[in-house]
Parts: sequence; C-alpha cells; structure tokens
Amino acid sequence: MGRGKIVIRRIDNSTNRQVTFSKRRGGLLKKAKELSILCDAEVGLVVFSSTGRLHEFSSTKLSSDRFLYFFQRICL
Amino acid sequence: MGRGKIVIRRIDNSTNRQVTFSKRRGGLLKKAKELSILCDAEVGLVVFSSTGRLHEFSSTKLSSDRFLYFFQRICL
DNA sequence: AACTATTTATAAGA
DNA sequence: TTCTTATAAATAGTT
Repeated sequence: MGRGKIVIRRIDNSTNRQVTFSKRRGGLLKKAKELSILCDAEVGLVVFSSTGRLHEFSSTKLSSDRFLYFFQRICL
Repeated sequence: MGRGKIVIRRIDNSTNRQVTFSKRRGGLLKKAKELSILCDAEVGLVVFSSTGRLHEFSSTKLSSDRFLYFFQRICL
C-alpha cells in the first residue's frame, strides 16, 4: 500500500526501517484491536523492535492459562 | 475496506462473525510477518476465537525472557 | 469459496 | 519529522 509496491525483505536503510516500523506497528495494533472487538476474540500482540525495546502489547487481557499455552507454543 | 464502511463493534450474526474472523485473522498474521521481516523485529501474536480455540500464533520465536516480560505486562 | 467495489493502510514525496 | 497523497492492499457485501 503506497506510492510503490515493495518486496517483503529486511529494509537495509536504518532510517527507512525505523519509519516503516512506526507506521506498521500502529497499523498492526489497530487491526488487532478491531479483530478482538468485531469477532469477540482474545488477541495478544507483542512487538520488539530491532533495538530490543517493547513497543506495543495487546489491548486485551488474556487469561493466564491461555497465555501459558501460547508460551509453550512460541518458546518451548 | 470493502463494499461498505463498518463500525467497529461486535458482529451480532454468528455466521458473519465467523467469516470476518477468518478473513481478518489471516490478514493480521500476514501483517505481523511482514513487520518482523521488513523491520527486523520480533513479533508474537496470539488469537483466541470466541469459542476459545487458539487459531494462530507468531511466525517468530521469541526468547523466553522477552516473552515473560510480555506476560507480566499482559496478565499480571 | 470467489469476486469486486470500496475502504483502509501506507510508500514516497513535500 | 510531521503531513500529504497517490497507489497498493485488505476486506464487506455479494454471488
């Protein structure tokens, strides 16, 4: 979406990468919230930038047991 | 996006809600993957449907310490 | 499950 | 870097 079509690969230029990160991070959070509201779903979202900082998390409180199930799938 | 503009509120009709869930779940996962690739970011995404089933999770393996930090923010 | 009219997101540019 | 806008992409309603 935008003035030109892009290929999905790591953006080399760090300034451009930062700008794109800010824009798309916001868009992703918005869509996560919309999905949870429209469809009555629990949604958890975590985004760590390449510098290691946590920038966003979900709008929804997940139950601990569901989160731990997620943990097992993602980390173990 | 679509034939008409919608208001972001719970979709009452369960068939429509299921269809929208399937469409938007796919779109959200795609965008999560794109963000992680384009911006070299770690992204974790969990979506539980209203029936309680885990349908998606992130394309990225998060480190346990980052995940536990996320856990503290979301669940505690 | 496909289609397409429209809305929405966003890549470049100012 | 914040705002704008042309264009790509997602998707709501339809078949």
